[in-house]
Amino acid sequence: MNIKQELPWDNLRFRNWVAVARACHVLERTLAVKLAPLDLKPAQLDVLMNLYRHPGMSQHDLARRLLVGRSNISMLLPQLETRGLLRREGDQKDKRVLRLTLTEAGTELLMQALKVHMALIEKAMSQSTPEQCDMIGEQMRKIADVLKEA
Amino acid sequence: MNIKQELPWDNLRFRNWVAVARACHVLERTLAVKLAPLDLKPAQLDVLMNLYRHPGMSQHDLARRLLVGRSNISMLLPQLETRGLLRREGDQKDKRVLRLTLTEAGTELLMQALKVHMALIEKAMSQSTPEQCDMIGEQMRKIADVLKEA
DNA sequence: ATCCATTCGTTCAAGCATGAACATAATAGT
DNA sequence: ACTATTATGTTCATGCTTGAACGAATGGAT
Repeated sequence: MNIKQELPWDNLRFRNWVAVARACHVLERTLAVKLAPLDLKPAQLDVLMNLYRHPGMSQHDLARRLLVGRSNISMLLPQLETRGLLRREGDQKDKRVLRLTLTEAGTELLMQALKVHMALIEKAMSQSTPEQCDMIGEQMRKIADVLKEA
Repeated sequence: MNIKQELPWDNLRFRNWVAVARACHVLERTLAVKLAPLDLKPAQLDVLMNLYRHPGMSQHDLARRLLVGRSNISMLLPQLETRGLLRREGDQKDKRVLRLTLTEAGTELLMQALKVHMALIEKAMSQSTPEQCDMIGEQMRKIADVLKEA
């Protein structure tokens, strides 16, 4: 029973996943730096993006979409609301939920941040062909699905 | 100038990168849960893995390899050292650096954690063919390289 | 030999993310 | 109608990560 043969470094999937994790980490850190001039963190950008695409979301829905705890959202939103980037309005039918919408200023800032984010991703993935890029996206969506069941 | 045409949701690379980031996030969280019984966090596992492969590393080298601040390592290592998982011994030639090595217990725990990690990655990437898997790894390594220069 | 810059590790305060505990509101069962 | 269960959002204590400031050690320039 040679343990070396079972070590992950020799394993194809393991080594390649490590590369994925590293790339993610690097891009996340780089994004944080490039977003600093806008006084925006990656996590906050995620919030704005999701509110733009799904106006009227509840905090709970937002948390699930961001794969994050509800408390995280509760801590995160007041900052953005104070900055006038979004509104929180109580739902009439269900007085527990708060409906979230971007303000003009929020949309404006989002657009600026998206330029930064886009440019970074373009630079990162410019070396992949469209076919490769699609294949990667497809595989990653499968992975997320598989793990969500676990 | 229709702004909608410039929005990222329609952009191939953007959408597919979002999928990469989500998959990474999900796998990281899942790993944290599965590693909990061993009383080990993903970041700590990364430390053990790197020390196993590169015994005698300095803290500075470890930090650079993990893409993390030096202070992070300084905060992280004492816990692991107290648990008897690794040793920190001063270098004779350069009295600034501390040489890091795994103990028996550290190696032992690492092996158990690797089983968990491997199983998770196997499950995640089992739907990709070896060719797809290699391609993904190759592209991701390119991305990390491109961004490191930025 | 001495000074200056650089490198390595530590400490500290600040910001984030998490999970548990809680309060309030809605829903289902009886 | 009443109770029990579930759902939403908040608060709090904890732990992780970071960047800046620091001390100690090294190396190089003069």
